[in-house]
Amino acid sequence: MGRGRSEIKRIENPTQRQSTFYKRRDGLFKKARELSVLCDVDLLLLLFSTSGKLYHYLSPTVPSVKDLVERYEATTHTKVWTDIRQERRAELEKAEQMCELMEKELRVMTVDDGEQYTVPSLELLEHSLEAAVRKVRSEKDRKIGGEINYLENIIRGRHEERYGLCNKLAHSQASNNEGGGGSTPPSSGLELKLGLN
Amino acid sequence: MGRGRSEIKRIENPTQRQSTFYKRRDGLFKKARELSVLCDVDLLLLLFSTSGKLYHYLSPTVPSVKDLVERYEATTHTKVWTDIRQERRAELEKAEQMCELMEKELRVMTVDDGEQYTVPSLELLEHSLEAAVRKVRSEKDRKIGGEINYLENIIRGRHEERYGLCNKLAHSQASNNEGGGGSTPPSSGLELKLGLN
DNA sequence: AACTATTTATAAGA
DNA sequence: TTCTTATAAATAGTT
Repeated sequence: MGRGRSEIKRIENPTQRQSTFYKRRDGLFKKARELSVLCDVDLLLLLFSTSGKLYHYLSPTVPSVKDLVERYEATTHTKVWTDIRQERRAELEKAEQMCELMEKELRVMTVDDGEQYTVPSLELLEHSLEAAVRKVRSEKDRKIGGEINYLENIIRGRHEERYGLCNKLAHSQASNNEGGGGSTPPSSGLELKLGLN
Repeated sequence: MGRGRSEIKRIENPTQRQSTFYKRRDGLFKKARELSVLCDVDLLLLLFSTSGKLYHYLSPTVPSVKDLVERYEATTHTKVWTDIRQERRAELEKAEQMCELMEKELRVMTVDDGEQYTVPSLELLEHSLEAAVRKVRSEKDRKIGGEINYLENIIRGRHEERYGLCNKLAHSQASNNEGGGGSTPPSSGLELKLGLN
């Protein structure tokens, strides 16, 4: 349209280019608006002039730019957000790994309802925990200072108790493995005797 | 243009709308291309027809849709990514909180020979550890004895125990944060490391 | 910005 | 869809 020109190539004259830009920009936006209204389509028009100025149009049916771009992504699989998502995912996965690890450790400490522990591994655990108890105890003893002897006696007593119980357990284990009808339901007895918590 | 019509409003006749869509869509894209070339501007045109079909144009000067949309965000501060970021952050924070909690719980379980614990706190710890020992033992017992009924009771109980433990932790944490006296419960101050196993 | 000669786009019809 | 054509719109060059 207009008097002449038909070739589409960059206009070198800045004045002329600017003038053309205004006119065509307005025309383009008008067309975009009209199309979106007439034909009920969702469209986004984003435009930066050479001077860095932004112009944009989003058809009224679309709630946000993000919305449309996400739809675009879903359609083309062009993974517009991939980078950010991967970043985040990496962070998350790291955190989750840590959580898992700790959770496992915790599970070991508290013993889960799962079936996954073998008797030997439980025995190992038991020893670990006992070691922990001992450390805590000795720290406590140290603090208490004056009453050391008294405490130590108690501690010793407990150790004996425990060993006694362990032996008992070992025995019942043995007899159970031999297919015996266990006359000693083990753990409930343990709880009574330890009377902890 | 064309023979008639000037009013811009949704075309109700589907056939006519479709026809108009084709024509105007082509026209719009042509104009977009021309503008971007003639005036050297960066532009993005994204369009979804009612049938969900995607059409888009990105001026050759722009490397990617993401690029332009990010520029758009930077210019308008319209926070295109905000939602996704917040989503991710929420997930992360949740995970991190869990980690922290578990870490604290673990710390309680593992305590070592630091100087900074009061006797009462050590006693609490001792009890926790003993409880753990007990659990391990009873688990062992269960394996050994194959006493299903007993197990099921424990399982039920343990779920509660676990929740209780979390609450306990939360409380001790809270009270510690309030600037506790010497007799306050242990957990948060316990930075001792105890090598179990 | 406005004007206007021309070119383009496109509504209707085939 | 696609083409044709009469006509409306857009706009290049100019002021």
